[in-house]
Amino acid sequence: MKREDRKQAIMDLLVDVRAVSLDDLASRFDVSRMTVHRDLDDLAQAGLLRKVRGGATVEPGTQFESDFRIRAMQDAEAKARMARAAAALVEPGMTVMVNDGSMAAGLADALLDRRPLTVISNNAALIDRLRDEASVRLIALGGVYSAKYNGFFGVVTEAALSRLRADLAFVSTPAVNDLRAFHMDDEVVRAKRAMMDAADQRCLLINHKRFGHSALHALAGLAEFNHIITDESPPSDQLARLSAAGIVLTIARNTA
Amino acid sequence: MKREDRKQAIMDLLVDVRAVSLDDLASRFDVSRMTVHRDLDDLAQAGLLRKVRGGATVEPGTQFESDFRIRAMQDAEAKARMARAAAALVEPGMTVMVNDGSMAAGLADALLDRRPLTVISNNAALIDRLRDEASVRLIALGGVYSAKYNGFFGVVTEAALSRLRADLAFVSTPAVNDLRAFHMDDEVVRAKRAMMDAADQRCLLINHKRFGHSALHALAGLAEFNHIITDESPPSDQLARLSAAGIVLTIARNTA
DNA sequence: CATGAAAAATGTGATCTTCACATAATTTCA
DNA sequence: TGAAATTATGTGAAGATCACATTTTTCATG
Repeated sequence: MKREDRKQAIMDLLVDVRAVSLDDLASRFDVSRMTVHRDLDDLAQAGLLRKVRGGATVEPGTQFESDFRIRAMQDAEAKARMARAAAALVEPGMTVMVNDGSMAAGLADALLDRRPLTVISNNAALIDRLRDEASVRLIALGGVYSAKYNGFFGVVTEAALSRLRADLAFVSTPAVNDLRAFHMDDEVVRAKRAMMDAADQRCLLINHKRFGHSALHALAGLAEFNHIITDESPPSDQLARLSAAGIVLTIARNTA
Repeated sequence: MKREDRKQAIMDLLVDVRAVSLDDLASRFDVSRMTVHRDLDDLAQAGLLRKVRGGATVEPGTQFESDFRIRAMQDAEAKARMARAAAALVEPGMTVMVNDGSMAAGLADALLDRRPLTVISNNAALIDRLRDEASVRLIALGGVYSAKYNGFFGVVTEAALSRLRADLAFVSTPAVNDLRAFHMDDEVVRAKRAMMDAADQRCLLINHKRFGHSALHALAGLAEFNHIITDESPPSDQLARLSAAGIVLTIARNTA
């Protein structure tokens, strides 16, 4: 049994029983306690469970609220690649905006190599991450907190953006189709849109799997972005359409 | 040697050496490792040092940046009393604003008894504390992050407040004199002022020791507050002046 | 498709941390 | 002042973490 399978099996167990002991897991999967510790550390890091002395638990209700934690764990390696490619667009001294559910914290790490910077964001994970970095001027966009997206949204957010300006905005999207980016949530679209309007240049971050998907609310045409970064080459039919329209993708390759 | 003296001695050591080992501390003060663990836990909890395996360290620069952490630790018991008295003014369903350096987190805890609530704040500790509380609608005021005050300030903050309204605003101050509240920092005054203007009722929180102190920037006259909460009775000369002006103090007594 | 180097996963034992409980010191207050 | 309550401290068992050694997997390339 592979490591990721075992982690998934641990999570499957936890939805039923709410608490498991470390010894139980070790004998069930026939691995050492150390290995179980490491698995639980990973899962706890991702916010999917909480380590307690002798085992792990999930709080009731975590299933719903941890959407963004689950997303943060998925494709972590691809996200790190994209984050490095994104950070390469940034020069020290610039002002950048970041609006991103599941990639913000990773992008924050990558941006640290480009300090000093001014960073503007409505993402709680990024704000936590950069708060104590002395050489980053951090501007939070306020707003109503959304547990689903782990960020701040609403008129307060949009009004704050209307008063600010940045050199570059990093925007992500879960769906691109017909040369347009989409999002399922109205309020998120408005925040992303306001951020795009407040920046001189715009960079779109998108997982290659999301090409060819649509969602209810249109965010922007791909031509509005100065850079589009993805982790792998999209399906060839999608790629053909993009290049026919003159859209250039930056693919963040493995050994960057 | 008493416990608090020993903790102070540990901190004194750390300003010189930046790192100490647990065993060293245990033999130096002739106490068990367990006792040193507990001391370090307390100090780490207060943010004054960081426990590491086998000892503790202070990051360079922590001396400057941890102002708010030190303030948060001081008079913790009195602050908890004031927080309970403040929370007593709140009814479930209300919208309250909190602008507070060192008392915000404690006030957040006290407010949990009055859920459901809408809480508006520019304080990072409070935002962290309330983020995952399902029955609290949390609205963050954005702004430029200040490491000194552990909160967000500036035009973004003030603009957000101009769009919001609350039933009650909790405002604290480090100085009250001649029936007026003061603060040493211009930007903090503007945020507090904006918050007061955005609320129907205003409650001032002040440590009794701060009566009779002034600071550069005037915040407001005491008559502008509907409630003034303090932890103990101020000096009698101050008290006389206050009652002569018809100002009523709420004193949060020990056994509340 | 072999193969060998690099990366990832796992195990081991020493060391450190935490917990629960027992005991001692201190404070509180009638 | 003296008993009760609170706070501080010690002890040993059980758990967690770390560094390092070993095994397994991955993957580019001959």
